[in-house]
Amino acid sequence: MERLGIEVEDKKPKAKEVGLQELPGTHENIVLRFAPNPSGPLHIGHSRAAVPNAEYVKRHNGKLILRIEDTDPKRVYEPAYEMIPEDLEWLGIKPDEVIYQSDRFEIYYDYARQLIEKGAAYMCTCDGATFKELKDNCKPCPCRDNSVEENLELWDKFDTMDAGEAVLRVKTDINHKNPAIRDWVAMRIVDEEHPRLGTKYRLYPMMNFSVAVDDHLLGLTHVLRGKDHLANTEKQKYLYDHMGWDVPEYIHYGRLKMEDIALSTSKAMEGIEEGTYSGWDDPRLGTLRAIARRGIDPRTIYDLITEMGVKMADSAISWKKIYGLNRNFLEPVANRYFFCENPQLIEVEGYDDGSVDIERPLHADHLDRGNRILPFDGKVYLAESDIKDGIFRLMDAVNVNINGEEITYHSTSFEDAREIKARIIQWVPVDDNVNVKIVMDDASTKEGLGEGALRDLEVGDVVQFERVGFARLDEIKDDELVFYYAHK
RNA sequence: GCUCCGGUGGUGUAGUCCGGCCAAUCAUUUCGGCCUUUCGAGCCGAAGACUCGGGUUCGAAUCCCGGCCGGAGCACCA
Repeated sequence: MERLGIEVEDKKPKAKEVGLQELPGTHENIVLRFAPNPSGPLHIGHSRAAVPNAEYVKRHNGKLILRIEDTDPKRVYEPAYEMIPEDLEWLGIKPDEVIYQSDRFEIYYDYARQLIEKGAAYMCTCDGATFKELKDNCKPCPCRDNSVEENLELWDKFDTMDAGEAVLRVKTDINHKNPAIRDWVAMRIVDEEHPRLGTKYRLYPMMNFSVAVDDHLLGLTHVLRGKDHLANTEKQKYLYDHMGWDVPEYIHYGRLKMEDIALSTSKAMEGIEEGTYSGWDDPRLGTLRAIARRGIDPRTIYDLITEMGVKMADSAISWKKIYGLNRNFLEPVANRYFFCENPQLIEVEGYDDGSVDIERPLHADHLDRGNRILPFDGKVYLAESDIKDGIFRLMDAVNVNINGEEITYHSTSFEDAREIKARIIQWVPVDDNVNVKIVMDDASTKEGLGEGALRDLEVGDVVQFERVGFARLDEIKDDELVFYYAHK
């Protein structure tokens, strides 16, 4: 009986526990965050960060914070404030709390001052090039020796200086073997209008500063981030040290490479503005909304990213894998229909059984869903590419012999078709059909006719056009149904 | 160039910390077969990998050293 219990338990969590390694550190009351820069909607690359955070929180019943990192007005795309939560919701991720860094400037100012008072930060009026020259040679810049009083005085007039005239630096180790770590910038002046703040502030925190302050203040227990932040983690640790804070558990994951599309948010935006792309959900883009529009189930992405886990090695995501996984979700739900691209009207010569109603199940494995009815009377549409010499079976109807322009009746039974190894092709009734357009993943289109039963569908339904592939109904027009193609 | 980090089938992973039970897991992919009916779905089966060279050891995917390859960072971006 013990054996029985174990077996049952082993089977349940199997699929979900795959990939994601156990979280280091505490598992009690964990607090994690997903912290995107609002420069556009979420890209598939963002799921690399969002999914593991959400999954860990789910497994350990912790708290997930969505923190919008909008501390660079030049890199804020206003609609992204709305789009990011929508995209997360699509992925099935519900943050427990949403924080905007642009609401927290006074907090950053407060901690900046504290650092200065502790002698852990200084106002630097060197120009960038000069500082870099000194820093690269392990030499402190003259400002580093300013007294706390001098620094406070400069800090107080910081707001009246010109952009570039001064910055606030956090002291690290001027001899650190990695030059990038040496005395990094915490605050700078930005004269740019912020979508949420307007021109209220001129003193902007640098990412390393606001992130460290917030990670601490928000009680983060673990910080999951890409390995491109490895050096930043080290920088931020100096700040924790200065403040006497406990560092969270840091976990770094490798880069996610996407086969084919390497489109950055900025490139996508450019393409949209130029009209190359129809919008953020253009099927060629790697945004979550584009993927969703094509009928990719969010669980496909969620499960795949979970399987990849948080290891440091880079990984490349392949469409084949996505399609393969997605097919598992779509296959049982997608009902089957006939579609003929570039339909050609043909008449089966010698057919004289009159008009019959052909019934086919919506799904061969789920007969309870009922049948579609396709009236057949010897005149049908066939896909242009299916009209080739030979004997074919018009699925569920009759077998025909195609010889050039001539299409003649051969037989009716399926057994006859098998015997002569006739291929089966789909057809569309002359009397009951609907215009169909399928937008492919490269934005090209297939136009043709589909069977009349397609009129029962609603936007968002995913179907399988037999021998064509899975597609999601995107729009119902007066005289046409527009589908977006997913995959075979 | 400097600093740091990686390298298991085509792709994504398990195993690496605590060497043997790994002639290496699972998924996807590809191929083959099956199917009273999708030449493109489904079902079944098969194929396919420890980056290389040394070393330690009775024994190494696992530990050590070196090479090769790949990636990231080196901003008043995040």
